[in-house]
Amino acid sequence: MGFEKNLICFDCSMTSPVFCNLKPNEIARIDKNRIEVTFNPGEIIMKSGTPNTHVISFFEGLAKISLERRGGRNFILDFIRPPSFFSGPGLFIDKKNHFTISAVELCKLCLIDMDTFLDIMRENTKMAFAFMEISNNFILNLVNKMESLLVKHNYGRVAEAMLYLSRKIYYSNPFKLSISKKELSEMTGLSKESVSRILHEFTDEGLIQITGKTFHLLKEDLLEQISRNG
Amino acid sequence: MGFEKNLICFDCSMTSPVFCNLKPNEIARIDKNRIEVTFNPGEIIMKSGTPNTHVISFFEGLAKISLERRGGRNFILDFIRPPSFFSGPGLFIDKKNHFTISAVELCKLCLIDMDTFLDIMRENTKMAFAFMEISNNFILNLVNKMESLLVKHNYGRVAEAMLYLSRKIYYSNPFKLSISKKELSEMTGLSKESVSRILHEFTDEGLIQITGKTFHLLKEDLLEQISRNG
DNA sequence: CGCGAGCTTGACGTTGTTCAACTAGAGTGG
DNA sequence: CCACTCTAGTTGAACAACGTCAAGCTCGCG
Repeated sequence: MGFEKNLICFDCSMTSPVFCNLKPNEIARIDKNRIEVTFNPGEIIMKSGTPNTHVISFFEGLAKISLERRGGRNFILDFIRPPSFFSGPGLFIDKKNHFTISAVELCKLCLIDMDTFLDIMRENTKMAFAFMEISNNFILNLVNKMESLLVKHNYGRVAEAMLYLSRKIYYSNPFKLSISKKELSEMTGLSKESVSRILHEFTDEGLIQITGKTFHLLKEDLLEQISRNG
Repeated sequence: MGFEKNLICFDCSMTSPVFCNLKPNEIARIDKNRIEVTFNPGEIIMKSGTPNTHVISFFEGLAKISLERRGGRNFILDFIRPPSFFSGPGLFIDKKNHFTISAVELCKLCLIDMDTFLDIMRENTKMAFAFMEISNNFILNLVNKMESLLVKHNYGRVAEAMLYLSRKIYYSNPFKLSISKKELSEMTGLSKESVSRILHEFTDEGLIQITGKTFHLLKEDLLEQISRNG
């Protein structure tokens, strides 16, 4: 029993974009102030509205960052695939979490004490710059999502989601979907019924093939065209 | 003639959220590497897609940050009122501008060389932290816009825009609108016709009063309710 | 006085949501 | 081993929200 530490900080420091800039003594400080946790699929890792006391270093699994909306219809801003780092934007403002992060597949991660993290960042400029880079990437991703919501319709958004899942989440073309259809709808900002209908049409037209949970994108070029043009 | 320098860096350093943390020698470095420019209403300050070589310190005027969309229908992410600072999110990624910034009212601002800015930030942690705070505020603003696009309809968005203009841009209740109706539609993500129709309805119902370019919000509490509920 | 840009208004069509009924599959208990 | 239920997903029909198109208006300006 008890709270074990199975992960080695040094391993993360090799792969993580933020921690690769740390000196040994800084790694040691982080090691002292981290908590290792495992989350089962569906479990909430960080709840929107609660105090933002830790940053997260993802080691394994798949998680989603989502915006809570009225009536249980959330919106998924992004997925997280390790090695990866997350820190909420409330960090410097109101010290609250503005998103809800939850596990999609089994997640192993470390929660790192915010004050320790900030202290180290104050001393280590390289890490601070890496942090800013991640922040800015997040902004660009948000802007991208926003453009989708503004210009793309039904078909474009579903096509975009298919390509995104294949290329950025599952890294393979026939891929086994670990998220639900409801989550697909929350990715695209559509109703689950609309997603269902469009996937059906895409199948009819031979763009994709769905067998059980396995998706096969047959005509990526056409999907890309649909994604671009709306 | 020539390119004059009328502004005093020290003045900005008193008010600007980023530059208030600078030491005298750092202010001097910035002073050597800045360009003072005036933009007329409608002029583009930074064009999306061009290289991102400078950060902007706004001294006077009103500018808008917008996303370019197909068919000339842009989307306004935010307005900028001095004293204020802007740096594009491409800074650490692809060194390009991802937004178009243009003057709405006559703008006076300084363009500060990016390398100088980064050098100083590398040495001055306080400025780096102030920069991160601004970055995070931008994220929160984006997320807010996103939520509006996702859950609010017509009426809610226009009500929100009215309140925003009064409280965050013009700082007064009967306010004289310096932006066009088209820009109002680009703020809300609606067509200009829809905005027109809704403003008409709001007037009919006694929520607002419009005389020429002057807007008077008569029932702020009701507008707020509409903004919240859809 | 007449022109043109910006704005308004109305009619119409499209898009996508909602509601409701239905289906399939997984898990449960008799 | 078979009904039973529960959840996730599908399908269809009706409706509402908004954008589009087109015509008309207003006001500033030459």
